[in-house]
Amino acid sequence: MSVFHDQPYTMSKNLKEMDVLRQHLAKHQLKLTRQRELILTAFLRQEHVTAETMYHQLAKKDPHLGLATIYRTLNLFCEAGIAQARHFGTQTQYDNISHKGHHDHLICTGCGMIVEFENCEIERLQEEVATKNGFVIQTHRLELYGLCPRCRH
Amino acid sequence: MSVFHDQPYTMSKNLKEMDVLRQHLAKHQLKLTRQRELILTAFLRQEHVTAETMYHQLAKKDPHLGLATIYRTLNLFCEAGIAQARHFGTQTQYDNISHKGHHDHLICTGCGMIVEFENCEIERLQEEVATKNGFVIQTHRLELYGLCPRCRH
DNA sequence: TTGAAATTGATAAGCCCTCTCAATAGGATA
DNA sequence: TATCCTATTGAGAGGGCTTATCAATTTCAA
Repeated sequence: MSVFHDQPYTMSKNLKEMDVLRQHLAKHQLKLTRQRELILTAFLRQEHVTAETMYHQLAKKDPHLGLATIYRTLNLFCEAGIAQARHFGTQTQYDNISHKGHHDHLICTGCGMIVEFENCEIERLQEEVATKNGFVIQTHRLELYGLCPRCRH
Repeated sequence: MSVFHDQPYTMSKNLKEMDVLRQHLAKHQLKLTRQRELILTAFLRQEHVTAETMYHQLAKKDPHLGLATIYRTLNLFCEAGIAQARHFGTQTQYDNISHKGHHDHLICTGCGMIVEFENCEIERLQEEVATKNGFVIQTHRLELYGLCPRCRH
């Protein structure tokens, strides 16, 4: 977002996720590379991206950065708990988890309008269901499809 | 000839969706074919399928039924509002909408295992959110992603 | 029954994503 | 700091799932 463009050095904002990544890398005997830092920094500036999008975005900063590296790195972020993959249409969206969990969607099947909402009670019940099944929730997706006021005529 | 002569007992169950399909076809100048009837009948007996699954299931009844036809027909069902496509992993799941609201999913991001669940309280809250926004819900999708007991180590 | 238009089946093509592998880079160790 | 083992990278090939193509067939209104 624009906040970041005004501040070229975003280290303080990124510190938390960078730390999570570092810990994950250490734990699995992986290495912190220039590419991984670059991709993480760019990734954290957005709520969700596709590999293709990042490929074009980063081409300016590093014209030789390969698409495969981006896929690999985004998948690494998922394993580290920084990102969440979501299959949407034919593509995979990688969501920034730190921005997540707070906007579910009401989608109008008539006109395609999307209304975002948040409901703590629903989230609490989700946790309950997960616990009952022995799961630990990382993220979720809730979409309600229906007709908006206007499309109901 | 018709699958209904072989299995008359499915007639009453399929009537509603078959009617929906007929109306959709009429509205768009499409035709009701033997294949579309066959695929709809098989589709309605299941909660969710992949094109590949149906291909194998139906190979017994019609060895010459093509995979492309199944994809085309399942997509047609989506347009007619009988099915709902859901991208999971690398494949597309086609859900039977008439079973809607009766199985949401807990999905393990470690091993891909899926646990189905149902929670009336969550559904009630969804209705509440929709009403508050002036929407009338037709269907919904709720997926909780996390680690299953085994993948938590 | 006829004929225009939709549909089908087989397969080629396309799209995303992952795998392969030689070259390069990270970082633990001395 | 230099060395060496291992992880990573980039480029392109490969692969799985889905859609497009097209001649032959089927549907259905007239």
